Amino acid sequence: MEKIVSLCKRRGFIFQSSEIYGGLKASYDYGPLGVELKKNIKETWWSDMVHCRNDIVGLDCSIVMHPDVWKASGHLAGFSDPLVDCKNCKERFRADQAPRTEAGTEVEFREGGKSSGSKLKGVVDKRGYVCPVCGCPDLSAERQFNLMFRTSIGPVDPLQEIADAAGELADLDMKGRMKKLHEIVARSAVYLRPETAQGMFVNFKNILDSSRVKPPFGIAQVGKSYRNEITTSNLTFRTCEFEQMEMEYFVKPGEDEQWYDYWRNTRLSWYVKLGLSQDKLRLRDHKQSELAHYAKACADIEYYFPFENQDGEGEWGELEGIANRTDYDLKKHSGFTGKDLSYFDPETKERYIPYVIEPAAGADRAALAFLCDAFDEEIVPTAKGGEEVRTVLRFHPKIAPVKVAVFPLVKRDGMPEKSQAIMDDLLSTGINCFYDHGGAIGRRYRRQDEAGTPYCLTVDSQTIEDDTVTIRDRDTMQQERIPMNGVVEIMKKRIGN
RNA sequence: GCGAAUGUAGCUCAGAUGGUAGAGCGCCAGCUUCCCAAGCUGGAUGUCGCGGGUUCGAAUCCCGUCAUUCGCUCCA
Repeated sequence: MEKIVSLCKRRGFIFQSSEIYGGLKASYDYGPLGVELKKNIKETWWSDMVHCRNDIVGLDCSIVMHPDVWKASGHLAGFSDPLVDCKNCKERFRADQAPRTEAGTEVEFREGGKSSGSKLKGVVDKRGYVCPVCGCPDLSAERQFNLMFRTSIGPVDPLQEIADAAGELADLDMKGRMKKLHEIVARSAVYLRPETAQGMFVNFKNILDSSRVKPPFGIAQVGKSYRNEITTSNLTFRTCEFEQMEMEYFVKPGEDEQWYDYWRNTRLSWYVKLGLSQDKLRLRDHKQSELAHYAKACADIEYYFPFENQDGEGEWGELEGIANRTDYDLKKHSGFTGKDLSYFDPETKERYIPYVIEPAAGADRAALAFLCDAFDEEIVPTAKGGEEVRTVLRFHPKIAPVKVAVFPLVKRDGMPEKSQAIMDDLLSTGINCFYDHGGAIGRRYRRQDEAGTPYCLTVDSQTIEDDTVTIRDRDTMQQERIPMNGVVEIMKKRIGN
């Protein structure tokens, strides 16, 4: 994994955000190659989900939505669980999941939370629970960790309103003061969406009325979402700002289970089609206890990332979740707004609230998985008969950032001019290409290998005579000669455009 | 946010006991080179994460802070 991180930075895939200012926790920027990779993934997803089928339409909705959307969806309550720190063993846990013990009971625990150490005694306070790890009742205050990013809309800074109310606040006790502060903040509070899905539910009726769709049909959206994650880790795997590729598929109740199966399989095979190793992919069904409150069933598509854990092994990480969200969301929004979000089938004269099957993928995670999977080091013979390591990113041509590189074998005899002519042809088609005349030819090939460029075209002395060039394959390093004027067609064919 | 470790050139890292910073690779220019990180010559690059303190003097010692990695937790 360190090698991948290093390569990402060296070649311009991923940089740390605001790096010259010392970086910002778990924020990353995509460099010139990274943005191409991620964009290719998103475009392929969009193409496969929206353009290549006639039952799914697209949507691009605002990141900041009406705050009540999040009340209805349950995020405003469910995303803020009171957490408590144990003063004995330093464990942090959720107050609602701690073992209950009656207030006033005297309990025993070990110093530092270890099995050895002197026995200590303590009395459970009025909260009525103890540390789930060491059983200690000496705990910090319950603190809210809001997992949504809150900001305010409107020109008046809520801090100003708080300042104006300072006198009133000073007279209140802590509980009353927090309540009053919440009231003030709530007047202008809005949230950065923690998922794109709610945009599809909120626009369900708009799309139904404007797009001549009928169940089963889907709404797809690609966009940024934000969550204050407690812990972040492993490069772009878990970040506070991330990009989702989500699709909500609305079906008739009773048909939901078959569509759930359909999307599980369809989405898994999508990753395989784009080149992820099948043996590093798995579909993991959630246990009943794992399911979110709104889900009837859920399965994760997981990839075996090379994150090194204690045993030096990799780790399964979620790329995408496929959930049967039932009619939970539409019902909730219907309840909060009083709007009818049911569908009337004119053929069967039936009215129902559709069930929703949701394949929700992380674009950043997909990009990371493709990057990890493409990474390869192989021993190759050198020109001098020795051996060395060749680093190569074996991207599927469809997601490779640069599709083709063009080189003059040497920088004279008209070769640079010929190369430039080929470049002009490629540039005019929009195929992402790259020109390089610096240094030895071998070095240029290897540079492209590290960037994952699937093909290199080289102009040599024979080109000057008969207008053919060599095309070199990234994975096999084999070359063949092709006519110069057929370059664009051959490239289009090979990269699948 | 808690515990532990780390932070020196683009990358990987060296810099015992404090005396104003080094290597390899990469990068740039030129020459050479008809095909896989080749060769030769020359070149550029470091607020030693940031801020403060101790000291005649700090990359080195102390404090704080930011970030990264590994555990706890959560999830796409």
